[in-house]
Amino acid sequence: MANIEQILTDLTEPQIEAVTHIDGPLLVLAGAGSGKTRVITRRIAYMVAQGLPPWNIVAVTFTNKAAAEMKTRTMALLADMPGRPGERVLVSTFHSLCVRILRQYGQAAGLPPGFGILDSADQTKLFKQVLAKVGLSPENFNPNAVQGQISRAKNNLQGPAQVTAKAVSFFDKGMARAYVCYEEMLKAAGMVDFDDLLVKTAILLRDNAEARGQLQERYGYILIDEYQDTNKAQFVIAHMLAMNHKNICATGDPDQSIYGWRGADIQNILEFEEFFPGAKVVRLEQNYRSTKIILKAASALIENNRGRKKKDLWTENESGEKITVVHARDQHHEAQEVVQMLQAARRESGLTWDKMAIFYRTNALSRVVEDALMTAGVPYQIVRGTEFYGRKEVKDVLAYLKVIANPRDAVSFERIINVPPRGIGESTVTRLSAFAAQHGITLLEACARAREVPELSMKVADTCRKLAGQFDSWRKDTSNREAPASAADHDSTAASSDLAPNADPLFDPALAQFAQGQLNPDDTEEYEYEAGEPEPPGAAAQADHADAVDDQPPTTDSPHAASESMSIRDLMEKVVNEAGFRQKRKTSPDDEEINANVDELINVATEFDIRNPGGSLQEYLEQVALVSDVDRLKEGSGAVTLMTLHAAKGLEFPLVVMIGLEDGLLPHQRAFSGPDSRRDMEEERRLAFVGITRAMRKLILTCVESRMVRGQIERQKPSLFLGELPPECLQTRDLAFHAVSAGSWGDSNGGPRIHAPASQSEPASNGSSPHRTGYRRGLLVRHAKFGLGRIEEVLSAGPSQRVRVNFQSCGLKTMVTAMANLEPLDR
DNA sequence: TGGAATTGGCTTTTT
DNA sequence: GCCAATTCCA
Repeated sequence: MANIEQILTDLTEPQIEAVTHIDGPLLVLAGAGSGKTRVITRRIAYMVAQGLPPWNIVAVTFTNKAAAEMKTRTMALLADMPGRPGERVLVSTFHSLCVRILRQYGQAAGLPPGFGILDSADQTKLFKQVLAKVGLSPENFNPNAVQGQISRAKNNLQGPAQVTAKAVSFFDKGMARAYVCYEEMLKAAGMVDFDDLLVKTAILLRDNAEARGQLQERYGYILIDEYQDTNKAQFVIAHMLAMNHKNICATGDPDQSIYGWRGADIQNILEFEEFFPGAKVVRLEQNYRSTKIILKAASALIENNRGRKKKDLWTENESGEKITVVHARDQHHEAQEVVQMLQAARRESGLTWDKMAIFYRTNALSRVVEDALMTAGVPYQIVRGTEFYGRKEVKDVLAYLKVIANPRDAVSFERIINVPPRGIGESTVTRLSAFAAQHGITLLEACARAREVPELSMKVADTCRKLAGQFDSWRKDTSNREAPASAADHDSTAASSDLAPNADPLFDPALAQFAQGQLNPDDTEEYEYEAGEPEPPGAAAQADHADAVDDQPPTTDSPHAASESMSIRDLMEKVVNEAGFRQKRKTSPDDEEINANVDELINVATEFDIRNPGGSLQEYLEQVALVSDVDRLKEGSGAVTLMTLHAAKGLEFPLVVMIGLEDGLLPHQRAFSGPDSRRDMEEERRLAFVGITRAMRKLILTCVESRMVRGQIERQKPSLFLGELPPECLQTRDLAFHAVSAGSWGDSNGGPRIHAPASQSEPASNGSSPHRTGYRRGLLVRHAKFGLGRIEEVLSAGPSQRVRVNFQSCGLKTMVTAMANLEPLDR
């Protein structure tokens, strides 16, 4: 067996305890920076080395990025074991795991095969329709509030019936009707929303003994990371899976619970021992990340929360520098100061840009900082996914694909029925919808039968029929690859009543191929976590574990391996061309950008095809739906990283800047005025704690005297959290016009107060070209797919910067730099 | 019917 | 200040 000594090397006593406790419940209370990921990966490696079947182990994380990292590190630990067992451990996000389960047990969960996943923008859109349909005026019923309420109800496993029964007030009754209608519309469209992924899985596991039994065996050893952020549905899933074997390892830190607002229940971790009597509890309190001063400040801050389990973080690291607190005049001044401090750090400490990060409470705060970085020519990457996938044209193209994959998806179909414009107006859609409802058919089918629809002119009817015909033909293009998937869906019913090993659709041929793609050593990086458990054909024969259970991979070659089917890329290209996206585009800058984004989407699809040979359209859409902002973060990018405090969880940087430390921002206004302000305030404090503990060596906190908020200049007070930091840890630079009011943070601290006007010590060093980023004309770059190329032209600046690159392999291409992952090769 | 212009709402945080 | 949605105009 593998080298167990090696796996346990360099671990502390408590870490070893956590790693070697395999059977029975285990709670690891892991303080910030205490080597939690290390413990989890070593633990998985240890289990495998002990002879546990890797395919019975599932590790659940919060983000794809965390999953990918965990997978990579686990595989590295097990690299010398025969048969690459590390690849067969499933490391997945909660949501991906649920998709897996629901694809397998869709029928039992009441879902149609090929159900689609509604993204949040579509969800909002659908909600508007719901409110209109139910006759609730948006004045009285704030769509966001209703949506939030329903989401909360869902995550508490309250169905429409329960909510309706409980509704007393006018508002509650309205909400209940909206809930009922919303669910009906989702069902009609064959869609689920993000919440449903968790909720439907939880209910399936709770109510379906057969499915539960199979999945309990399938996932015999469960690890759940960030347990403090689990909500009720996730809690139920974990418990239902673990209730028999009890082999559950939860890791987390109550002090880093920051998702209460979306239903996460901190009690889940606080009461773990009550739910799992006899659970072993291991505390990891030694911090390996931060300096003593940073850790002291973080501890002092979090002490102000009541009702928390006391925890003493300590470190053997050096004391380090004091924390710099900057009080600036306004947001522009703040941004400018931040940029100068980053430049100074690079100059004086030799830190590269990618060792630095800037955190903020709300996304809106990033813009000014972005501008300042751009003007100074400092490369940066911003972690915000909507940037690309939220674009209209991107969503439009994806909507076409969604309809192809799921013809019942009315949300997507309505989105693109007249995009590009083809003369199908609102009234036409209304008539088609009515006709569809009347005959119990989909909107798409109604289009095909448009001639039967009264009041439609021949011309319009023919346009509709033509569109429906196009969808038919596109659908045929995918049928080769979709067929096996739906066949597998039917098999799942068989699997429910039969433990035949090969009936597990999780190992359907498409997935097996999917996995093979992962096994290519050249294909590393972000998609590895999807590889999970499917096995290359034939390898299962080597499985010699006595306790191997029902889900060994199939031993036969995929029957569909040779079938010709169109790649996602080709399909997308075809749709884009035939739907007329490329038609009347002039060369206005807007159109050019739209074209570039569509091109980029196709490029990204190409990468999917390479990584997932034989991957189905459904899988592609799933992957797109479940990418999160943080997933796009790249390390070693040579750029400063900008992100929200929420996105920062789990990461670390040598230099961290937190901006906007002001009452009303951090803590957020809601924590002062909301209905549950005490709880909210504590969560805000944890959020600040998370931010501070990301810093390894240097921490800078900034606030301003006045700030433009929603177009209004507001006077700001320094955050009350600043006053909770020990003064001796701080070094304050007050650059504001006016002294800070008495009693707040500025006065009591011992640090020198430097009154200085905006420092001119570092004039923008590259005055001639203000919008310079890392990419410039003539730069030699490498692209994962297209290889070497030279930048011919930089077309625009900013977050959606595009460049035209001349590739050796395929000539000119326009790409969005934020997406394309171009590697600069000069110098 | 499509495009331009004005208005109004909005901002937490995210899978 | 920005974005989306509605309204207005051709």
